Amino acid sequence: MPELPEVETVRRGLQPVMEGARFLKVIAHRGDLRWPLGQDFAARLEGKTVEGLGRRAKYLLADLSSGEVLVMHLGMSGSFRVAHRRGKAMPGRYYHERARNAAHDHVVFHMSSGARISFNDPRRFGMMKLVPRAELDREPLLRALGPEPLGNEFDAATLARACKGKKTSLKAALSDQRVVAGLGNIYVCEALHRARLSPKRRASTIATKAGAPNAQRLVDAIKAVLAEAIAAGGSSLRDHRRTDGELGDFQHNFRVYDRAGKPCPTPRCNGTIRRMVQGGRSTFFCPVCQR
DNA sequence: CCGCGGGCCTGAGAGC
DNA sequence: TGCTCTCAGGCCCGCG
Repeated sequence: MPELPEVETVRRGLQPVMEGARFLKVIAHRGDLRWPLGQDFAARLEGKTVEGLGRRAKYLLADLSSGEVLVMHLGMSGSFRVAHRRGKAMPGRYYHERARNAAHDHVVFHMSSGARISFNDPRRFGMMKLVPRAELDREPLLRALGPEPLGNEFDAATLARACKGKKTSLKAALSDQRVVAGLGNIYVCEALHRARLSPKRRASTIATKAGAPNAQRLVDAIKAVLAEAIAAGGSSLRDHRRTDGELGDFQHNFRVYDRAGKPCPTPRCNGTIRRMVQGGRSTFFCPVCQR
C-alpha cells in the first residue's frame, strides 16, 4: 500500500507508544511474510527497549537496546493498529472502518507503554527483519537506496546526476528507489504532473544543461507533494489507515491519480487526464500540460 | 551494467 | 446471488 507519506504517518503514530517502551510480549501468529521471520523472532524482541523509531524510504527502523535494528516494511497491504490496554477510549472523530480480518494480524507487540500494536497484512508482501546495528549500512535492503526526497541532500543536481544517461522514462526513473527513495506509483504520477513533465520523457533529458529547470521543478514538486501528503496523514485508497484507524486525507487532493477522463486541474489547461500502462503499472497524466 | 517482465499473495470490484 | 476476471499503492529475481 504505502509510499513514503503513508509510512511516515505510520511512524508518527507508532513513535509515542514505541519509543522508550519495552516489548513485554511478542506474538508471531505466522512467520511467513515476504521472508520468514525466523523462529526466535519473538524471543529476540522480548525484554528489549525501543530507543528510537525512524524511517528510511518506505522502511520503518526501530533501534533496539540489544544493539539490533528491527527493519519493517508494509509491502502492499500491511498496516499497524494501536490499541491501549487501559485508559480511555481513543477520542477520535467518527469513522467507519471495514473490519480488519483478524486472521491477517500476523505479528502483535505488547509494549510496556500499555499499547498493543498489531501488524496486519493480507497479502503478506510486508516484512520484518532484525539486523545488527553495526551491519545496517551493509544491509542489502537499504544499501542501494537513493537519497531521502525530503532531505537537503536531494536537490536538482543530485536528481540530474542520477538520471544522466538513463534511457528509461522519467516515470520508471522516479519509481526506481536507487534514484530517489520513497516514491511509488501515486506520488510519481502526482509529482510529474505538478512539474508539468511527461512520464514518457526520457529520464536523461532532465540531466542536460537545458534540462536543469525541469530537474529543479521536479525536485520542488516531489518535495511539495510528499510534504502535503504527510500533513494530510497520507492517502487512504484501500488499505492505508493511521495507526488509530482513522483515514488519511490526501486522496482528495490527487490531481491525476485514478482520475482518467476528468479535466486537468492545471489552470488554463483544457486537457483531460489519461491512463496508460508503463512497466505494467498504471500511469495517470495530462497529455496537454505535461511535456 | 541496464531495462523489462514475471512472480509473490489476497481482496475488492466489475461484468456476466 | 455467485462465478470469473482484472486490478491493486512494492519489491526481488532472472532473462536478454
